[in-house]
Amino acid sequence: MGRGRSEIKRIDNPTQRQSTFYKRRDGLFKKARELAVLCDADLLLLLFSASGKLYQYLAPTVPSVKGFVERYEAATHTKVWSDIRQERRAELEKVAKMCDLLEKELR
Amino acid sequence: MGRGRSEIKRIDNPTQRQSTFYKRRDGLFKKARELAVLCDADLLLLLFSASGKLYQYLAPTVPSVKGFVERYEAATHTKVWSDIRQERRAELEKVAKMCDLLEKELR
DNA sequence: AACTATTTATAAGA
DNA sequence: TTCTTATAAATAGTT
Repeated sequence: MGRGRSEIKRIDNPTQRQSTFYKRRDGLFKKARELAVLCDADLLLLLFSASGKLYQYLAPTVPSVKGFVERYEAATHTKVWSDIRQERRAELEKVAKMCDLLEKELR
Repeated sequence: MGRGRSEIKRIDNPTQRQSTFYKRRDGLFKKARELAVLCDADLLLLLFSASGKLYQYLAPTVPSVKGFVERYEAATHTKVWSDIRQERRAELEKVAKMCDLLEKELR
């Protein structure tokens, strides 16, 4: 739309890229909301700008990111949430073991 | 767009709702891709149709849903993740206490 | 932030 | 459903 552009490739000019980001971000979120409402769909949209800022949209029917991710896990038979928990646990165990070793060494 | 419509409310007619879902789903995914590419943004879009079918889009730079959710977790400090955070805090406290004990022993 | 000239998306219709 | 087309909506370039 607008006066030009047809190729979809990274915009090099930072000012223009930022301006386009704002406009299209708003457009995308609007479209997301409209789809969810019109068609009774559940959706989650997570977006990080190039500078790392987070934007998110949850459909009105979606209670939380966590709940949605769990539904995603169930639908795909993959682990996202529980994997993260396990990884954390493993990390902590590693630290605990290091403490053990340290203790023994000191004795 | 198109010949009519301005109100955004649930479409009652199932046939029309389904047809609109297809069209707007494709449109939304296209917009998502364009934003990601043009503006160098990372995004994740998860969508469940009313009948429970899952559709997803990951920006080209996003390796996996799991990786993205981890990034989301790191970026946010909302109560959504509080259960995992609390669990972690409790475990870290345990380790800290062990270190304290160890220190006392050494004196 | 606003403004349009244009392009793009899409609601109806076929 | 898939294609077409009239029209509404999004937005690129500009101010």
